[in-house]
Order: sequence, then structure tokens, then C-alpha cells
Amino acid sequence: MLDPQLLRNDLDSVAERLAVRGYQLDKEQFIELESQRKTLQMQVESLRGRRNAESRKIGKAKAGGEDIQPLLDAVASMGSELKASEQSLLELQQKLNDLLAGIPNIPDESVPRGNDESDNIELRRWGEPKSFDFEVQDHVGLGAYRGMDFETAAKLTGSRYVVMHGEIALLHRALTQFMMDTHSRQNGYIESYVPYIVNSDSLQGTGQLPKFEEDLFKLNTEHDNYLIPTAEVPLTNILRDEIISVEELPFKRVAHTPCFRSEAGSYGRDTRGMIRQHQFEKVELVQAVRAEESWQALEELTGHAEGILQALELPYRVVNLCGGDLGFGAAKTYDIEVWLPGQQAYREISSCSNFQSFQARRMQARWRNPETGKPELLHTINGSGLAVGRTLVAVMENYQQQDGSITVPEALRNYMGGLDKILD
RNA sequence: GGAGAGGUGGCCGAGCGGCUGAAGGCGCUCCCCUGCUAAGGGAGUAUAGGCUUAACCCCUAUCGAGGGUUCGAAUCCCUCCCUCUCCGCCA
Repeated sequence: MLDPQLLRNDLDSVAERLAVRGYQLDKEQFIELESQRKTLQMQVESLRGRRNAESRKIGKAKAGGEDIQPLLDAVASMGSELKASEQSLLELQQKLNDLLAGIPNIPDESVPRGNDESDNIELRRWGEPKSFDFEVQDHVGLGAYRGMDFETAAKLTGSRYVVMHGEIALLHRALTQFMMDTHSRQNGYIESYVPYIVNSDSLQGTGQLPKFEEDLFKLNTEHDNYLIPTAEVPLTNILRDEIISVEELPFKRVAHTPCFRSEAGSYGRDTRGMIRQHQFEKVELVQAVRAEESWQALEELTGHAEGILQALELPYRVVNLCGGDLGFGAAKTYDIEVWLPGQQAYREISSCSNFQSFQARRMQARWRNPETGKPELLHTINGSGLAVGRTLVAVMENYQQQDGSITVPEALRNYMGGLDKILD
């Protein structure tokens, strides 16, 4: 959610900057609703003020043993008038709120203009895509005889799920452990275990609701419960409705969770293999910092995600997402794309974003500034560190050998009982 | 699942339907006294919104959430949520 004050004071420049992401702000509607709100609110509040004053008089008169009937008569008509005004104010505020909640975050100045991923700007590359002197397979081919089993998953559940057996499953788990250890021991994140089911308030807070409900799995319980699409939701909502002290900053959390996404609207995309699944594992990094530090935190967090790929010696590039490709709440996003020999392409493996106060305002996540004594909104940053399933794909494809085996990256061998090679 | 108790400010904890945005305590900030690893005295200390927009003042809302009764609700009624205790079941 944007700062309503900013919209009131600087509507034109907000609209201009939102255009970078292709969002057209309905300025007239906002101005209209806002002016109605103002008059109505003043009306309601002064009515309430009068009623309160009159009521106090009645109280005093009664205590003094006076006849209160004339006072009661004087207030008699106020009730209905107040009720009517309150009702229309409520409706108006609802409309304004809906409008506000539907406005995406303002892109940072450094976000390039553009409509889709073809307009993203590549910032840097790391590592050299290996050239193979044999015909490379993709992970589906490589996994076919090694325990990556889509057919059984289809039987158990349906499409876009996977069952893994044996050493492939072990490799998958080793990746998770390696990532968790790196972030918690070296990068300063506190490891957290969180629920995989959250309520609608939490999804509201991080911005998945109300606009993107169709992307989520909703549970058929009496409560408004959903499976998490990312650990960002529970981790960030730890701070919802909290005012934390300066000693608790920077707030840095890492969690490993499954993620559940309905993938509505992506029919036909990435149907092969485990690039796009309804259920996948992810290690998520979340930071909450004071406003001045959020841009630096984004760079740092992106570096932490890159560090995993470097340790695994997987070639990647970092792109700066253009306005049109930016997520709803992000002011800026770096996508990290890993090289996949099977696709001869770089594919997203992490998405690191600075939300500034966008999420914090929705969830009233604040810290108390000791210099002013006042609470201030936090800035939130998050990113994958990394998507485990896609990392598994990248390891399989980049480490494949001519004889059909897969070399285990050095960094993972301790997690696999010293195993250095996965054979057929 | 059954029975009971309870949810009040950063924390603890009072609160007959009216002068309670909320006693008292703790914590914190500032000042005074004293002086050395203590103590005493005084003042201040919620959030959001409106108005102003430079600030103050003022006004409105908020005592788990939402409704209701009433001129007036932290206080009465209803619904829901959560926490705790006991019993049952269970990884």
C-alpha cells in the first residue's frame, strides 16, 4: 500500500512513476473520492464531537440531581443523522481503501522502462557456461533412470508434481541443508521454522491478497486458511502489528519451506520437468531494516543468494527487472538466472526485491526510532536463497558427464556422506 | 471433542454505564539532590486519523475482533478469534 499522504500531495508524479510499470492511475477517481472523504469525515467527526459534549452534560446534570429530560430531547434527533453519515463515510472509506490496495508499488528511479522480460537489463554475469563435447540432456532425461519420477507423482496427485527416490532425493535435501547452513552460519540470518498454512491477514500483509487469490491454494476449512506460496509470507508477517526496538534491527530471517502455487494462467508453460511445480521447496531470505538501509540490504541479500550459486560453481547472470515485469509490491527486483545447458538458456532461480514500506504499511510493521521516540515503518526485502528444485535441475544439467553420471559439487559432498558421483 | 477461567498501554495490573485514553506499579527519558558502582525527589512517557500543514492547541477513533442496547459502553447483551487450566483423544 502506498502512503495516502503521498497520493494527496503528489498525485501527478506518483501517476507518472507508476506509468513506468504500465499502471494507469485513475487520478480523477482518487481526487473525487478523496474530497468526498474529507467533507464527510469532518461532518461525522463534528457530529460525534457534539454528541459527546451533550452526553457529558447529561451525565453531570444527572449527578447533580437536575432534570435531564430537556437535555435528552435536545439530543434526540442526533442519533439518526449521525448514523446515516457514519454509514456513508464507511462505504466511502471502503471504496478508497479498495482503490489504494489495488495500486502497485512505485518503481525506483533505477528501474528500466519496459513491458516484459525482454526489456529487463542484464547487470552482470558470473561463471562461464561449460561447453560439452557430447550431446547434453535436460534434467528430465538425466533423472529418468535416477529417481526423478513424474509418472508416479501424476498417479498420486496430478500434473506438476514430482516424486524423487534415492540419491536424487538426497541431493535435493543436501542442497537445502547447504543453503540453510550457509545463510544461518555465514550470512547472519536467524533460522526459523514457520507454519505452511497462513490466514488471510498474513497474505493481505505481504500483498498476495486481495488481488492474487487465484494463484493460491485455499483450504476447505471454516477459517480463511491458505497454503503458503512462499516463506516470505510467514516470515515477514512475524512483524505484523509489531513495533520492534532498534536493537532488533536488522531483522534477518531464513526459512526452508515447501511452497504451493496454483499456477493458474500458466497452462502450457514449462510443462516439462520440475521447473514449474505446484509444490516446490525454497529457502527464503527476509530482511526488515530502517528506511535508509533498504537499498544496501537489497544488494547484500542478492549477494547472499549469488553466493550459493558461486559455491556450487553454477554460471548465472543478474538482471534488473523492468517496470512491466515487476511484482505488485516491489520497488525494484533483481532476478538471478542460472544457466541451464538443457535449455541453453538462463532461467530464474531467485528473485530479490525491495518493497520499501509497501508491505510494512499494510501490516503495520514498525520500529521505534530512539532519536525521535516515534514508531517508523520498516522497509522489507526478500529473496530466494535459492529455489531448491530449480537448483537441483541446474546441478544435474551442469554437472552431467558423458557417461551419464552426475558429479556431486564439492560443496555438497559432506551433506551426502562423501558421495561424489550419482550413477545410473 | 467436553468443562472452566481469562484477553486493558512497552510490561504488570485496577477499573460502580457518565469527569477513565484509562488509577497504581515496573521500565524508559529529562531535571534536582546526593555521591560511587546504591538510594531519594520532581516532570514526562500509546497509536492512528482530521484540522493546521511550521508547531502547539483542538477534534475523532481505539481497552482481543465485529455487531447490538443506550443521550452516553473498557464496563451490559450477542457472535467470532485467541490464551490458560482440567478431562478425553492423538504424532
